Amino acid sequence: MNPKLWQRNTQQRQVILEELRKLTSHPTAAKLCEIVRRRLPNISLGTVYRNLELLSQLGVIQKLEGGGEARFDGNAAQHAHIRCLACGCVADVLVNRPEKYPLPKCECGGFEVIGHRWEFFGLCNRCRQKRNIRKRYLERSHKNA
Amino acid sequence: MNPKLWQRNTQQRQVILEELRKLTSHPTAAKLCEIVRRRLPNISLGTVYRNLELLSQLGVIQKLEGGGEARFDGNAAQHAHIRCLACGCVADVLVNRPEKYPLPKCECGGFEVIGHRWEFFGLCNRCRQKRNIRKRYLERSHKNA
DNA sequence: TTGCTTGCAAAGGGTTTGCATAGGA
DNA sequence: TCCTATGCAAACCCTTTGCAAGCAA
Repeated sequence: MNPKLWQRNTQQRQVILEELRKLTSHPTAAKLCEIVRRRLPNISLGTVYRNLELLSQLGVIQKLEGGGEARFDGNAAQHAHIRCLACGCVADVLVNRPEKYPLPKCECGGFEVIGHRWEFFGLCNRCRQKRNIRKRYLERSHKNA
Repeated sequence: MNPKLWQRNTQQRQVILEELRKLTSHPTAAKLCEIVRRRLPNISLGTVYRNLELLSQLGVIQKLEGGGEARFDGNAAQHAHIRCLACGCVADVLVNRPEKYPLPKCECGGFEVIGHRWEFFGLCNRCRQKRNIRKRYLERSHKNA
């Protein structure tokens, strides 16, 4: 990244980026603020929002919107994500043979296409287990009834 | 769609769905409420939100999140969308040779994949023209300065 | 010294929710 | 009649913003 793209290289901005890049959990702004506060106890949520917005505008990080709260990814490289419909958590998706999936030729009714995003949605491991436990419980109560 | 999936087939619900299906503009909840009020002047925004949420849960319509306000599409069939980064408007995308782009095999770290969404972003015709007008204006002022 | 950035807190704005009433089955 | 859905308005919650003070360059 080019440090000249912003005016001041503040400690807050550095720590926010460093901590985000350590994570693979695609945290929300609030969660990242909590983590950054271990190093900078006085940082405010507003500052975290301002910097995450700036960094994502610069293309240094990715902002993942949709499905509730925004989440952030310290890896700016183009890659797909999957979001859990139950708890909202986000994980990276490794597409097999991605060379088979170039940006398709498309008709976009006068739009100038700048980018694209491929998002999956489903149920994460933990939520699927919860659902199965619930199902088994309901089946059992039904039999006993 | 199966009317039994809900409990009451109210006039509000019918009109919301009818009006949404007439549109290709992917309206926001507020915009659709405005349109529905031509036929049901007393309908409340809360009712519109409740029904749009219900219908999208049932898979009768699509809810398009990300990039600000949610927008809704009366066409529930799987298809790609493009959103204008400047004004937020949404249009359908016609992917050429979609058979070349089946759901890819992927590793999703324990997720159960339920669906996917392919979203493009860019600038719509109108915003692009505005931008060009602005650019020409700035160039001209620069020359004159 | 300059003026961008921060912390704080309040405002904003889309969406959800509680409650009494209306109305579909 | 029964119980879901509505209208209204307040509450919610994530995010943005105004302002005085702080601090990088």
